[in-house]
Amino acid sequence: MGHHSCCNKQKVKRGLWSPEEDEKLINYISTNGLGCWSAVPRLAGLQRCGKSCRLRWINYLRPDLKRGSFSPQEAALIIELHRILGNRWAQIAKHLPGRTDNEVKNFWNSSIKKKLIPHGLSDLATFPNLPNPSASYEGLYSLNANPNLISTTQVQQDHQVYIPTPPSMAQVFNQGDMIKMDQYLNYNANLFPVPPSVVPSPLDLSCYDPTWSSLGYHYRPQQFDHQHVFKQEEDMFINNEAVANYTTVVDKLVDPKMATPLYGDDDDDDAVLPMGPVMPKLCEITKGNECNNIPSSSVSQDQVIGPIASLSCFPSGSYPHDHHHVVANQMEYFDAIMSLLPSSSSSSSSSSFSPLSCSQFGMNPTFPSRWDP
DNA sequence: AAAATTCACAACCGCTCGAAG
DNA sequence: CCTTCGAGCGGTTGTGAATTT
Repeated sequence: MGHHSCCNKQKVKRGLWSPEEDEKLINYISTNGLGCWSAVPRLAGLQRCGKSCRLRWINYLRPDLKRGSFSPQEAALIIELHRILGNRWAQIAKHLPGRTDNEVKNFWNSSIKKKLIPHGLSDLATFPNLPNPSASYEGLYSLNANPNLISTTQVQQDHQVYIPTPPSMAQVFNQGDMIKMDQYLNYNANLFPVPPSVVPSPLDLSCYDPTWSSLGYHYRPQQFDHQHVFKQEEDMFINNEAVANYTTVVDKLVDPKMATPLYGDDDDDDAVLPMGPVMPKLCEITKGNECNNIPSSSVSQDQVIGPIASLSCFPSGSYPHDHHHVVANQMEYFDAIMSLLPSSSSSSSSSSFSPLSCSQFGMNPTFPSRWDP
């Protein structure tokens, strides 16, 4: 079998990474930042191909990874996003702060998929057209009531569609246990044809890692390219008005201004209001490494939450302008957005969430897993 | 207790895309 | 244009731990 070109030039090690290799890679990136991956192995003194280094960093060593089990909320979001995006794991992962495409993909294949397959719903993204929309049964509502909200069905059909009213997300996931996750999955699987309609969650908006925020840091994603992300989606569905609507919604939620890198350029045109400590640089996290010339910047509170607050579900002034509150109640807002959907009498949106604990959204900043004692 | 099986997830592979020359 | 190269993505495989028989 052929190897990638960068792997052919020299004898490279493959397989699991050792702690020593991890340390080398961390030290190198801490000192030099992200650059040309093909040069990293040589410069870092690793017998690996650049591709392997990149993968190791992105999927495992990055300091902003959350790790740990997926919460039911995250699982629900993955399901919803998968309905829209299909197996575009990288796109899905972008909406799950601290999660990688690989992680999401693995989670889908190992946990979610097997729950859905028995019900024949494993491929929701390409689920065929709905049955006759005139079918009437309790708990149906029209998505057309809110043109900003779409479902997969709208992606596939350009006319009015009806879907079953889902139980409130808050109702289902209040306690965050997987039993309820199962109930949720079973509910959706049993309610032909599709799970609840899709609304981009406030989780989508987490262009900052919530854990950093909960710790009092403000994170500006390093390489979040909003324009690029949605350009790709628009290209893919260029003639699909429904998807255009979706991106419009997400555009509201993810302010392009936030695409300003965490480590901004030298221009002053992205100056923002200082808001407490900035997320520590990698070299500040990695013990014993010296910071170098990476300029940091902070992010204004309005930049982070402004787009969310502008949603109609938060009447003027009702959006809590407090980072900790925002993070602690993401699912509350998710549910609030869900409640925007015209709902039947059987659907309640009034239940409330317990604030998510730091541990629920906590990441494991240590270098993990197999090599842990 | 040992073997077999299942499971989660880390890592690899092949491919596409875009930029640069 | 064409070629080359690097980055990134999704599918697949490999590995080790956990569980079951």
